[in-house]
Amino acid sequence: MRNLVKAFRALSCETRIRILKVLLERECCVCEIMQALDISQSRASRNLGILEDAGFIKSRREGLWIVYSIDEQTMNKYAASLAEMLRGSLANGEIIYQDRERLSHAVRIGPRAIHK
Amino acid sequence: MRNLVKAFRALSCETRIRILKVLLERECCVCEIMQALDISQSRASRNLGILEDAGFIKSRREGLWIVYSIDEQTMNKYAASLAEMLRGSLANGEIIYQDRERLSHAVRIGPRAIHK
DNA sequence: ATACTATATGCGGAAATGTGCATATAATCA
DNA sequence: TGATTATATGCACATTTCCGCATATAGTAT
Repeated sequence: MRNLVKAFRALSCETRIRILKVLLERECCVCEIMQALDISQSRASRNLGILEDAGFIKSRREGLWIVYSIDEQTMNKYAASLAEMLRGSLANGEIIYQDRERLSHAVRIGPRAIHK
Repeated sequence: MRNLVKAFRALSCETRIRILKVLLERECCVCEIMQALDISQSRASRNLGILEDAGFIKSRREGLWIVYSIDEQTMNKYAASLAEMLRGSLANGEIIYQDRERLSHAVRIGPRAIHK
């Protein structure tokens, strides 16, 4: 029950749904999430933390960046189900589309390659 | 997106998950929900209202009672998916078990039959 | 070493949430 | 009619949430 409530709570906020939709497309560092959603750094970081705590995503350090990605082996089976459900949802959502657009732009010109 | 967030928000609270699990067993009036979960009347009523607003359940008057039940033809397709997911979840949850126990007791001795 | 970059986090404030208590509403009963 | 029962709702309050701002931390570059 704990896990279930936590999973639902994590998705009860539009920002986090948008983040998860982006990460379902592609793993990202924080600054890519910021650019994709056009939000502040602390906002991105905190919401990523909440999604991670709920078991939706995991993070690894890669040089200067922290890369977030879907946690396929999550301990929270509810998170797994819900992420899978989200995969097929909001296919024609305007915001989601814009996020994807901004993401590909960020990736194209991104600072990502500089330090690799 | 609106509907999606609303559906998740509705389930981001243990009380409402418990209510939904009870209603997945059996349609109930408010006083049966109160007894099943052992909560106050206003608490039951308000949380039922939130679930109804999110598209999970519907209500009809039946004499003196308002009977709540799963809304099978809900406009919110996300609510439908999530309710279906919940149907198979928490099968061995302690609280859910107790709620079910209290519910059957309430139904057995319930005032439900008086006015029918 | 210093400077720089990416990320996390403490703090404060505005808003939203969940609840109990009391009261309003509505249907039924006598 | 008035009394009773079931439910909804206004109000107040404590708690939580979400965010921005500023700062701390950690890795990298020079």
